[in-house]
Parts: sequence; structure tokens; C-alpha cells
Amino acid sequence: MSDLRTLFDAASDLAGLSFAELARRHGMSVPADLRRHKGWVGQLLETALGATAGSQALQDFPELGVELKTIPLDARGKPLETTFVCTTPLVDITGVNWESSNVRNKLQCVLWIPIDGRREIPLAQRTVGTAFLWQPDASETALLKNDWQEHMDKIAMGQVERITAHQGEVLQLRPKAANGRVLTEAIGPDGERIQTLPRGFYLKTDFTWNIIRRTFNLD
DNA sequence: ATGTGATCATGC
DNA sequence: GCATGATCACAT
Repeated sequence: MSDLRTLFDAASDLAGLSFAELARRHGMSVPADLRRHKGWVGQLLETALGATAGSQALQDFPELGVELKTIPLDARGKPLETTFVCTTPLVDITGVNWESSNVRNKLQCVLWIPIDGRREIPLAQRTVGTAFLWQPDASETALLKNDWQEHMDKIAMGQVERITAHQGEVLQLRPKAANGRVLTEAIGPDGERIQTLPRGFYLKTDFTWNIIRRTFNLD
């Protein structure tokens, strides 16, 4: 992908296409449902737009500084799910700051692609929505930064296991793992190393809904 | 084990 | 009805 305009145009051209058609173009088969294929739609759009495959803690288009995010919407245009941003560092966090954080890096420029998330419609028949580019404005950045800082302070204080998804205005911390038995290192209450469930940062739905509403003049 | 892509399913 | 906590598939 040579430049941002080319990427955006390519994404725009996908609007209205069914998942069946998009999958056909890329030789992919459509699963009956997403129960055991939770990331399938995201992968489909990555393939369609030529995002760098693989699982690296980088943006999808590093050369463009762009992160690709699909977001499932209901019939009213409201996000059906929170949006995963990145995994949360739980150790070696002395000196990490907002400016250098993975959250800020990932959200600096996002190519959002709304998708039809209505479960009553067969997956193959659901369609791609109108893509748009987003960069957090000053107030959004302030909210994200504040939440990020509060979460990271608790983690640094050995309080990671006291953080629930209720905390954070727009950015929440939640488990991010294959199952409840997966463990990773973290800092405990007395500064010791403990084993805990890996966590991830997620954007709350009200936050993404506001972005969607503003973009498409909904309500 | 840790990262990517996320949605599922249950409790409130 | 909806968010939280749990979970699924796959790459490295």
C-alpha cells in the first residue's frame, strides 16, 4: 500500500460488499457463524486491504502509521462490542509514559471499517460499511491519556488484580487470553512477581459510538 | 507464552 | 438489554 489516499480509496470501495463476495474475491470460505471464528471478519478486511499479516505489536500499516479496525454495528449504528486496542504491559513498566505507549501509537490514526454485526443475518449476507479515518482530537486524547495513566499507575503499584472493566471513562482493562488458565507475570501488592491473567486495553462502546455518531450524523 | 484478529455467554 | 469476564483461532 503506497500511500494513505490509496488505502482509504481501497477501503471506501469495499462499502456495500457482502462478506460472501469479499471472501470469494480472496479465495476464502465464509464460516457459518463467528462462534469459533471470532476474528474472521477482521482477517477478511486485512486480506482485502493487504495489511501486513502476522501477529506483531505494530500498526497494520506501519509505513503509513495506520491501524485498521473493523467495528460491528447494530441496526441503529451502535457498536455491538468494545474495541480491543493492544495487550497491557504488566512488568518492566518503569519509565513508560503516554507518549511512548502502545495505546497512543495504535490509536494515532485508525482506519475504521464499520461492519454489519447483526446476528440475525447470516454471516455471508452481512455487508461492509463506509470506511473512515479517525485521529483522536484533544479531548479524546485527554480522556484516553487519563485512563491509561490511572490503569498503569495501579499496575505499577501492584494493584492489577484490583482493576475491573468498570474503571476508566473510555479505556478499560480486561482479560485477554485464550482461557482462564493462561498466566503471565505481573507486579504484586508487595512488589513481588505474581502470575496473573494477561490483560488488554479496550475502548468502551460509548466512546466508539460517539465517534460513529459524529462521523455519520446519527440520532 | 505472547501477540494478532475479536465475539461469546452469562450475570447483573 | 448490555457490559463484564471468559473465551476462540491462529501466528510467532
